[in-house]
Parts: sequence; structure tokens; C-alpha cells
Amino acid sequence: MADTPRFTLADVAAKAGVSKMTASRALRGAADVSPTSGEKVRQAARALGYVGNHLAASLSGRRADLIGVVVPSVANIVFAEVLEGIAEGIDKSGLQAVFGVTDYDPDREYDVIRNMLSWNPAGMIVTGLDQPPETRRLLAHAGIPVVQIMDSDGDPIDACVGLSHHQAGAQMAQALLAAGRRRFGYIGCGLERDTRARKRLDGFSATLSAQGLAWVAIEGVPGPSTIGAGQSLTAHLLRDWPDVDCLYFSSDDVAAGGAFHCMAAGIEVPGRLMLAGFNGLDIVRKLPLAVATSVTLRRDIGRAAARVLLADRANPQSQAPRLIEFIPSVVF
Amino acid sequence: MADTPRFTLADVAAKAGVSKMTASRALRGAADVSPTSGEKVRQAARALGYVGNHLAASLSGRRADLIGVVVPSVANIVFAEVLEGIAEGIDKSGLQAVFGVTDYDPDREYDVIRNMLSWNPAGMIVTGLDQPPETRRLLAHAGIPVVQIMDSDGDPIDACVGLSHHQAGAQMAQALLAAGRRRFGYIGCGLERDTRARKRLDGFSATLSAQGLAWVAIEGVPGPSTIGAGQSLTAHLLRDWPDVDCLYFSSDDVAAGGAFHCMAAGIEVPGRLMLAGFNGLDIVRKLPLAVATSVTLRRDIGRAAARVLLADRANPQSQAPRLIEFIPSVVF
DNA sequence: AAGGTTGCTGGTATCGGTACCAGTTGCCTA
DNA sequence: TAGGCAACTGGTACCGATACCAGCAACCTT
Repeated sequence: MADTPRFTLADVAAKAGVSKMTASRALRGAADVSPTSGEKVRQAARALGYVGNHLAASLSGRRADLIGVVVPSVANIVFAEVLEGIAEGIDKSGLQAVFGVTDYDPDREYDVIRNMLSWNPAGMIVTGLDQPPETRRLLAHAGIPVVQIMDSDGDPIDACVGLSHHQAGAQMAQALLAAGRRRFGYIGCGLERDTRARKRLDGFSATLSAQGLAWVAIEGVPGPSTIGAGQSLTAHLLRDWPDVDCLYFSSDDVAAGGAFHCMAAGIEVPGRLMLAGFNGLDIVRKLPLAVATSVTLRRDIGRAAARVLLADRANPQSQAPRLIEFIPSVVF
Repeated sequence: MADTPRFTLADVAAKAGVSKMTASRALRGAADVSPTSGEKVRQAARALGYVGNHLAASLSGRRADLIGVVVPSVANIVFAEVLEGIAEGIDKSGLQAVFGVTDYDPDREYDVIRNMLSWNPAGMIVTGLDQPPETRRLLAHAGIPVVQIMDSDGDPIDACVGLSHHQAGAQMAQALLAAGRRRFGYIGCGLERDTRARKRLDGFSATLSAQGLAWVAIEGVPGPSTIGAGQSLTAHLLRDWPDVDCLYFSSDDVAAGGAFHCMAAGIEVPGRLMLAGFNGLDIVRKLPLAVATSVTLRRDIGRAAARVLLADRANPQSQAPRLIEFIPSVVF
């Protein structure tokens, strides 16, 4: 914890016997520096342990090599994987990702985005399409590329990389109907704030209606999607409606909880009761029980979102494709 | 995507009819501003949609309201939860966390840390105590508080919030021995890079030796800890050494894979075979099978690390406690 | 009433870089 | 040999905020 003030470019330049400008150019690998001075500068920088100052560089260069990433949660493995995809996507690009967590709260989301914009990021990646008007305005007026991810049911501000949750729900309903199921129950967590889960539910419901069917039962609790919640909600629902032949869960964590309950209770899956989740998480796919799920390409979504930003940065005119969809596939 | 240059403090000041300084003070909520001008400034800022510029503020104020967080992976739920803990810890403090992912690669870790330091962060949180000397030097000379997390077996640079993995391994070995187990197998992923998993293995091995016992078998693969890897490694190990009566896994994901295999293969757990993991993840604790695990307080570790930084920031002299341990508890 | 204090305000320097432009050199061409 | 051009270099003015200090009222003191 030595409290010596850090070396600056001026120190490096002095040690190398050149001007600040030449040192700056040399360290950035810019052209127009003689090999001799370049080498001297690099040597001086190394000798001094010069670290540089992004703050000053970005302020001066008018744009920071940062991208802001806003997700509702990181403890949810789904978003964690998106973040990994983004990290992969910006690797070697010199960009840095800054993450902000909204906890599914629109007010917090506004604050987080506002705070991020004040770092002058080169671009923003935000989750979902359902920001309130004020938040949309903030992003729209920021003058930087904005990529909304994970959803495509709605009107993007700028670019959009995701999937239609409405369609995913409908698709799952069709698959389960095709498998001969008729008496459906739904189990969800946090629907009051997770608009994408709600869209899946809506898509599923619409398909049921189109077949003249309706939900036998819907159970939900506020709060995060957890295995424990899935377990107890499943137990509860099956006690009250023992005759359902299929359960659709708001997500795979919850579905895994349902599966755990069925294992413990000795309920035959999928013969007697079919289970379906969403996301294609390992926890569901490796289960010694056949549970249906929609496999979403989270890592690809992250990577693609990062690539859109990189493309825009390289060539602000070009406007790379503004809408990329990764359609999930249903597996059993 | 209006490309109008953003408003600056000068614009706000002009609109409010005061100087930049007064505007700055008013917006920061500093004292020494009359209620009248304060209100005028805030109104002007709101009218203009002024967003501020952290870059300039930090450069000028010599210290950024950023903290750098370096983790090996975010797709691993364990670190994701640590991040959430950190996010909770710095909530309302005005600090922003910047995350960097090292992918368990020391060279990458060095680069990530170096890059972060160039943002002049107010503090750093890095995972583990086993950084190479050059990385340690970088952190030690940065002149900011550094908190190393998740491990306490080693020599901290500055502060340390974590747990002893050696001890956790030993503790689990004792618990399993007490449960009457004698023929142990070990299954691990990524031991070549995950030094903490290795410390647990060492602690476990030491306890076995002390009892005059040794591993019956050790299986490992490089790469990330996954359910799938746990499944296939367990199948493989049990085929070659069908007489083991207990399996210790490098982590809970892998242990869950083992449990899934046992369910599918009809192996009685824990009667015939006992399984033990590490972390106390939901996926293991909610399983309809008794699998032992060491419950680590990941969220608390994140929160505590954040609090150390906040305390240092509030009072650089005080030097809050520099070593905080969260001892895991073994559950079945 | 003189001197001190408090409350508020604004000017100026600065943070550590980069953009931009104006030299300076040396070499090549005509 | 003069002129032109490329290659390199450095000075200066910023970027948008904050620190620090000085200034000026109005209000206390004694």
C-alpha cells in the first residue's frame, strides 16, 4: 500500500527524453513514432511501472472504452452466462464491461442506467424491451449504440438481440399438446416483475385458448426463481389438483424443484406427469428424468450483442443488423 | 440516437444563472449553497436532462468512485453470488463495481488487474491469495485498499475476507469418517487451475493420512465444473472401483452430477454410497437425496469485502479488520 | 463603530491525458 | 542546389469536472 503518487505520462516522457505527445503516441502504438523513441518510451514505461490513466484518456478522447451492461440479476445463472458471452465478445477489443444490477426494479434500472451513462460509455447493453418511457428517452438521447437483449417482443430503441418469449411459450404449448397433454398447470415465480416470464405465459395461454383449452391451475409466488419455491409450489398444486397431466414452469430452476418433488413423491415423470421449464439449463437437461425445456442460446446472445457494439464502434455509419433473433429449440 | 453533444455543467450553470462552481456544489448536495440557487440549479439540470460526467469528476477529484472486482468466472453461480453480495454491500454508497473475468488464467488476471487500475479505482476486490509476485506487486503499489476474497490460506496483500479451504476439506473428511466411511474416492474438475479446490483436496487428504487411510481412487478432468462432468466421472470411477463407500467432489455442481448418476443407476445414497460436495448450493441441498456439503457464505463474503472497502474509504487511517473468516458448516 | 464571523459565490488552476496544428529534420526529386 | 515531401516531434488548447482561495455581503460581537 505504498502511497507514492502514481507515475504519469510526463514522468515517462521525461525519463525517455521525449515530449508527452511522443510518449503518448508510442504507448498507444500509433504510427509516426520512430522505432528509436518508441523503444525508449516503452522501456521507460516499463522501468517506472507506468500504468496509465483511462480516466484522463477517455475524458480527452471524448469517449470511454467502456460498455455498460444492465441486467436484472447476476445470481441468476442465465444472466451470468449472458455476461460471459459479452465478456467473450469484447475480448481483445480493448473494451471493458461495467455491470449494473437492477433487481427487476424499474426505478433502480433508471438510476443504474443514468449512472452508467455518466461514464461516457461507448455503448450500452440492457436487458429487455420494456423500459418505462423516461428510461427509453435517456438511452435514446445518449448518442451511443444501445442493444437491448433477451427479448424481441416489442419495439427496440436501437438494436435488439434476443428471442420472442411469447413465441417460446406458444411453441412449448404446441409441443406438449402434440405429446398428448390436456390438463395443464402453471407454476411461476416473480411474474409481477419478470415481464419475459409473463410473455411466455401469455404465449402458452394463447395457444391453449386456440385449442379451446384453459389452465387447470396457476400457482405463483413473488420473489426469485428457486428450486425450493418450485418444490413447494409443485407439492401444493398437485395436492389441490391431482389430475393435471402437465406442469409448465416459469423457468428451469423452478422446474428442477418440481422434478425434485416428483422424485421424492414417487410421481412418474413424464408418463403420469410431464414437466416443462425454460432456458435449457444443465440442471434440467442432465436430470435423470425427462423434463422438457426451451434451450436458449444465452452465451450467443451476449456475444452477438457485444459484436453489434463493436461493429458500430468500428464504423458508426454502417449500422450492423439491428435485430438478431436466436430462436430456442424445445427438447425433452 | 440523437447525436447532440451532451449538456455539461456549464450549460446547467448558465441556465440557472450561476457559476459552474455553484452548480457543481448544488448537484453534489454539498453545503454552502443557498436554498434559492440550489433549487434553481436542480431545476435547470432536470430541464436539460443533465447527466453529468464521472470521467471528469473523477479525474478532477483524483479518485474514482469505482471498485474493481476480479473473479475467475461469472458463469459459476458461486462467484455470481459473491458479486451480488458486493453489489448489495456498495448499494447507496455511490460506488460502482467494475467486473473483470480471468478465466482462471494468471496472465489474464494480471492484464485485467492492470487495466482496472488504470481507471483509478477506489479499491480492488480480487479472488484468491495465490497471485504471482508481479501481480501482487502491482496491487501492493497501487496505493488503494485491496481485499482478497474466498480464501484465507496464505498471505494477504492487504485485507482478506474468506475461508480456509484446507480446513474445509479436513472438516468434511472428519464428518465423513465420523459417519463411518473408509473407502474414499475423489472426483474433481479443473484442479490444475482452481487452487482453492486443490487446497480442499489437500486438507481432506491430510486428514485421511492422519487416520492411516488413503484415497481409493482419484478422478479428474481439466475444464469447468459441470453436472455433466460429475455424471460421467462418477460412472467411470464406480465402474473401476465399485467398492468405494464415499465420494468427495471438488464442488457441488460436480456432486449434483454424481447424485444424478446414482439416481439413474439406482445406487442407494447415502446408505450404500455417501456423496459430498462443496458450497452448499441449492441444487445439492434440495436434492431428494442426502448429499453432504460445506455451506459457504458467499453473499456474506461479498458484502463483507465491500464493507471493508467502504470503511477504508470513509477513514483511510482506521484500517478496519484486515482478516475476516466465514467458516463453512457441514450439512447432510 | 471597528473588527470578526458566517454564508454564499465565483475565478483560476489543475487532474492526466489526446487532438490539432505547426515546426524541424533529412532525403528525394527535378 | 532548391524545392517538395514524408517522417517525426513538440507546443498549446482543450475535455468537464473539482479544489482551493479570494471576495463580498450581512450579521454578530464587544
